[in-house]
Amino acid sequence: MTGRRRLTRAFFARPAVEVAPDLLGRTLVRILPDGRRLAGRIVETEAYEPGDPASHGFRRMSPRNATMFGRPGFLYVYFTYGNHWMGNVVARRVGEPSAVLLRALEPLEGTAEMASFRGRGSPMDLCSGPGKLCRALAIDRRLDGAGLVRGPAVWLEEGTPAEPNAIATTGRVGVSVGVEPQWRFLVRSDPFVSRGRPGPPR
DNA sequence: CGTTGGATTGGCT
DNA sequence: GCCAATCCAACGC
Repeated sequence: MTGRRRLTRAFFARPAVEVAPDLLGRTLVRILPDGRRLAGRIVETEAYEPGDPASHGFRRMSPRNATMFGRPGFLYVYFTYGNHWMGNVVARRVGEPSAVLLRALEPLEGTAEMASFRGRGSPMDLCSGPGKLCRALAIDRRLDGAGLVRGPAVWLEEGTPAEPNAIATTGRVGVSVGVEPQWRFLVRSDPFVSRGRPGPPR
């Protein structure tokens, strides 16, 4: 693909509401323990900011959410609904819990491995949801706190950023706490986005 | 220490 | 479209 350079610390050290749309069109790369490379184009994200009642960072720091409170440019991985891992990119700076949830990818490399991990073959059903893409890329607790800027296991490449007029926004999926801002970002009409319905409109 | 419900998914109606 | 599955962090007593 196009931009193969890694995104730098400065890219992540901004508010999540800026990082989230800027991640659309970028390439998420995952190197498996045996060296195989998996990759996908990001087509859907959500922002979680400090003071946000829907964010894990809204409460006090704990072993579970500690990564969110740390430096930007690291992966925050958590477990939910008894089955699913969620992958987030930490934004802003130390002490300002902020992250971008990776919600959907278009599979680009290693689709056979993804299909194997997912137990499904359809390209549009491999990474079209936050839990699905973590399963497809073998992302779990072991990658919580992984460095995206210099680390060997997972990172982001420049790719081809989505055109601003190709980006749609909605309320976040599964969020119904207080007034819900339009902090879900997706590539308009992209067939690889999740089927999750956004929360109540503002 | 017991209860509650979640940044979801997949299978069934 | 609807709903059960399944674990565990957070919170209340």
